[in-house]
Amino acid sequence: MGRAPCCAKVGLHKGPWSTNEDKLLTDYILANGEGQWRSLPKKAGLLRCGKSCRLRWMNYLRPGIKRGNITKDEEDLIIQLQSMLGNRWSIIAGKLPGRTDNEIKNHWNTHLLRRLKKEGIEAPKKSHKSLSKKSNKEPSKKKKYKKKSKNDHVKECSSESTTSNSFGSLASGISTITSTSNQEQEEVVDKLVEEEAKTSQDSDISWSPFELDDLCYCPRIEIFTHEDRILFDHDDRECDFSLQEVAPMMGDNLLDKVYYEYLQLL
DNA sequence: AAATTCCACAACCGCATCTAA
DNA sequence: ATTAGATGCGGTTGTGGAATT
Repeated sequence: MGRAPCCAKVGLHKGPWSTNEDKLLTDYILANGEGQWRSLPKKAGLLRCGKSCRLRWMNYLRPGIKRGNITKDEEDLIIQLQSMLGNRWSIIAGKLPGRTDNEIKNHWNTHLLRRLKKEGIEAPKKSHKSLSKKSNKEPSKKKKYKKKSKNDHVKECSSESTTSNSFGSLASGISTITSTSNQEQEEVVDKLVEEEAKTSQDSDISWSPFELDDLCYCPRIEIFTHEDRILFDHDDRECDFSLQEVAPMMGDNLLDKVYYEYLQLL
């Protein structure tokens, strides 16, 4: 199915946003609320694509956005969530108040990935779902634009925080996961999804919470089929845990809770 | 001091998914 | 059930500024 461009590209501004554009967008959204991105630029008096407006609002103008100085705790959480969820930046961002998916993605690519490499750890590159959208794509031809000076941006958020997890221990945890488990997980999930499609049963398939054991997680597959809950360990052996039994195992660990919420969403 | 390289990050693009007619 | 349009997401690029040579 062919698709029209998200907006007419003729005569629209591109590149960095001016202060005036920011003000127009902010004023309009504060008065009328988010949404209707396609028609928003016209209504707000902006010569911008709706997608561009949305991106600018979500990543920059939206109230409550923290900028810069990602704390060690936040980094740790990003690393752990990424190891579990892959590059699902929007989900990860949802667990870091005030942070945007774009910022987390950038931080991952510029800081954390490099650190992992330094540690000799290969981080998982993709989400559990296949995300290879661009495998056969030609390199895009970008229009050049002038970047706004960094000094134009107000930097906030500075608090240094302490953390119980060293990068090394996190990294070793990730290593455990990525070296074997992710691939296994993907294979099993693929298998299960296939199975589900065949049987057309009304079942959900999702990842179970990880069991914390010195940051070496033991992922399990969890299958919900109507009222039955079955848990498999990483060797595909059935475990006799119910979700209710598993939940308390997670204790107070933030990551577990985050993951538990994620499961609920699935 | 000038040239070069590296880094951070805003913003773009294209595809996937959702939604409403 | 179909399909066009809207929205969301993740990968990638290009640029300015900082760091290094």
